Amino acid sequence: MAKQQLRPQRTDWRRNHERLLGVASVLVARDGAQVSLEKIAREAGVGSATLHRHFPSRRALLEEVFQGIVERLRQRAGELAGGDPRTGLVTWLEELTVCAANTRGLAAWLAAEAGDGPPDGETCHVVMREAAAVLVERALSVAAVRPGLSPEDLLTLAEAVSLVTEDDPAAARRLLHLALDGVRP
Amino acid sequence: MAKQQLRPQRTDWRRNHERLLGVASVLVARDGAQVSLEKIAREAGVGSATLHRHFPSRRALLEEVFQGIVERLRQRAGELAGGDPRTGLVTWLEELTVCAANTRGLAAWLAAEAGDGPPDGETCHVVMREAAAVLVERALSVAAVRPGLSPEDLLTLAEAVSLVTEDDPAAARRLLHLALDGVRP
DNA sequence: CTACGATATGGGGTGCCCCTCCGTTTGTCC
DNA sequence: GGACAAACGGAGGGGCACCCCATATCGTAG
Repeated sequence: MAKQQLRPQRTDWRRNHERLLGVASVLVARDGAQVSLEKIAREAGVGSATLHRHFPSRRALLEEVFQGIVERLRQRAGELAGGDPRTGLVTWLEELTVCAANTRGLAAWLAAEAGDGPPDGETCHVVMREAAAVLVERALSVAAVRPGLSPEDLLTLAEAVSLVTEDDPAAARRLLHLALDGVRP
Repeated sequence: MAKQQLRPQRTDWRRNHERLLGVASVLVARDGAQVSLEKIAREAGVGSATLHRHFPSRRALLEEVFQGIVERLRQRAGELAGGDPRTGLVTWLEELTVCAANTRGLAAWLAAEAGDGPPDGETCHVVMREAAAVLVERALSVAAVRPGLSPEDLLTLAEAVSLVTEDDPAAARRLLHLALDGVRP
């Protein structure tokens, strides 16, 4: 999206790009999304200028770091769309929260991504919205959930739960079900 | 808590303390909880060393900044404990989320405060836990909510909603009620 | 195989930030 | 009004994000 493919990127460019992404994945998972960019560059064995050339903002870096995970969740939504609408939706939300609990920084990323930056159409944020929308529509169509339920709101809620229970999958599941079931007797 | 009252603090100490807190409130509300501490000191007309002497960590500063707001929420919980248990609980949670939506940084503070730092007993985090516990116990005692409902989990959920809807009171209310009602038809 | 131009790199500089040291000022008490 | 503790603030060390430009590397045309 940033580079036109007129000329394919040079091999050292590709090599450094992969190296940076790999290191970034590890360090973000270990230290959170606020890791020093210079530390990533140092660990990858490249100058900080190179990192900034490959990823003009922290945002761009995280976008690529989380892309793989988000892609898997999108595919999973596709699979679950074939089964029971209600359990499919719940299962997917569960997997989302567990996944976020195991991937430090992902929850904050999905929840906060809206707002700033260039609105290119395939951000992690957008991908998740679309995946959630499909499952919610299906559940709505067979009245498995309350009519009027907003996919956007439901996903935001699940992301909120993930955000606040980072690193604690058990709490994540508990809070998600609390939110899905409500507090009525 | 930090200073023994053997000798009352000097007047310039008190003056600077208040000035710093006032400026911090304004800047945190305007720029979020990540404001530069140096900017706060500069705006207050004191050296950065003075700020660090008054507040050894950002944590300590935010704790005092939010103390007033949290105190009001505590009192409000006390008032609401006199009325209908179910609406009291819901009303209080609503007021919490709206308050957080209007006070940038508060939600993150309440949600994230657990874990690190010295466990002195009167942090904002603890105050909120106690206030919520009273209201939930009352609601449980008249079966106004599902048995087994955990005050801790419910409050964490409300804080999660606040966290993810910062600056958008309408969305905050919507998500809170979604979570309280669940998704069933 | 070589030479050349486009592409990519990284050291070093700037500006901001957190935090601490230490010489100086200010308030308080007699 | 003087002495002493309390409080202050400038300056500096260490770190980070981001940018500039001289240098090195890749890919290819001859």
